[in-house]
Amino acid sequence: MKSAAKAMQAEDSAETSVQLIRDSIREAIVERRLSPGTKLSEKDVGNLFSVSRTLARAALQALSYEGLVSVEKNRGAFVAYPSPDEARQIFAARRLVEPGILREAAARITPGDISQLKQLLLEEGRLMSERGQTARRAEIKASGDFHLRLAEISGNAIMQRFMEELVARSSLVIALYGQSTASSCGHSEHGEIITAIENNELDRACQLMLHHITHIETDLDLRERKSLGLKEAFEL
Amino acid sequence: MKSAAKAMQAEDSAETSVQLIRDSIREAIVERRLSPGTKLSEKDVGNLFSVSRTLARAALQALSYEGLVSVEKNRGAFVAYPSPDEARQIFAARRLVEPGILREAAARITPGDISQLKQLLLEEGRLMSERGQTARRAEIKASGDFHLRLAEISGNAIMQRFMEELVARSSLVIALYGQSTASSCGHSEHGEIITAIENNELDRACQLMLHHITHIETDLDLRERKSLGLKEAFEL
DNA sequence: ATGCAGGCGATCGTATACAATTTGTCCGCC
DNA sequence: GGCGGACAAATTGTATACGATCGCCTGCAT
Repeated sequence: MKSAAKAMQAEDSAETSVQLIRDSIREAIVERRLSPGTKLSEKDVGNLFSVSRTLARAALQALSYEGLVSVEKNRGAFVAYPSPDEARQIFAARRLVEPGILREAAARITPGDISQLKQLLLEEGRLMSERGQTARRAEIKASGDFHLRLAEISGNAIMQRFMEELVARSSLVIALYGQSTASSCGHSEHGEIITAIENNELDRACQLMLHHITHIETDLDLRERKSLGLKEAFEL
Repeated sequence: MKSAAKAMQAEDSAETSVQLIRDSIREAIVERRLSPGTKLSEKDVGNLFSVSRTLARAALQALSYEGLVSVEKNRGAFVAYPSPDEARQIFAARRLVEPGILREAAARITPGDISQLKQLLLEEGRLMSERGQTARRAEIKASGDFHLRLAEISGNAIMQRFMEELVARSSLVIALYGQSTASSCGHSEHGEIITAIENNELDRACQLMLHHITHIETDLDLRERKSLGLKEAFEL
């Protein structure tokens, strides 16, 4: 039912099961219904989706390639628990690629794309004002979708996939180290970026993007617990 | 702790089987011992490495995540056959990220790193003068290693992994569409980049890198077969 | 002779079974 | 009473088995 359910890969029956499981778990992680450190037993996952361990395992394996799940030999799979250093690398990577993506996107953007982005923004703002877990989760997703949509507009499928990974992992990091209740991105900054693109102020848009990413990162408390991480693995 | 990062995961025997298979096949693809379009049957792969289909399948799956192998439902796995458009996206991605990686690397580079890079260059040059398949393959690898090493120096494991994917896929593209016998990169350009880094001419180094990547891409013949691509998927 | 149909072989998709490793608990000994 | 070892339970690692799908080849009919 997702808006992104495009007709790109309509073919399904094959491998659809593991694809579905993978996407479901990823969504749960990104929306923070699954906390970092949570164990994802192959049997449990299989039972949950009514498939055998084989497919559950394949899905978990796939998620581990995206960095959302970490599998430890003979121990099982867990929702990834990114270290502060990993978190810094994720944001460094975003600072590195997002300006470039932005430039590419700006070169190809259509009026339709712009209005679509604005639509996304509106939705995001609406969710921001609402209360409740569901709204919060939708807001997280919407705020990530802004960056993802930009990558999509850039027309480079490879960068798009990479950004999907980065955004998903960012969500994990924010869940772990975020301080402010404003869970995700500064909403207004997205708007400013769009405006800058509209006005063909490319350099300014890139500056804003960099500032935006840094702004998210500075809201994190990365210096803290190194030894406490252990304890938190218990909480579910 | 940083140097321990590799030893941490590289070790042990768990999952080593599929890891080993994956790496072996990847190396074979990158060194062009396996041509694009070659079928990789699960059974054959399993027999080749003396494991069951389960592990062979896992390895092929992993390679498909990296874009080196394409799996078609109920058909099997094949060495990827990147389309011209895909090839362009790969190089666009490299142009997008490599300057950034270069800047990061330059900021952290040590004299030891530089001499190591030069060593790599020497090796590359030596292989270039030699003849024979083996030397050619080693040259391909060495030329890719230059870019990879830069990513490693940058200290960002995420970008490093991404670059590994891009370099590997580039090798596939060059195998498919490369024209000049000089299979990989212009060797001298690597040297110029190092020199620029040494002299702290960062902007110039980035320019050289961009030029270098573009240079590789212009050596390709991407315009050709658009409708023929279909047919070629059949072959073999 | 050619074209379609149906069976045959091979390969993939999924599930299950078995082996190996780890973890948790219990008992005995110091 | 605390520590150590051994057994037992659970979970993962790997292999095999079974069912489904696809490609091919043969055979019959036109």
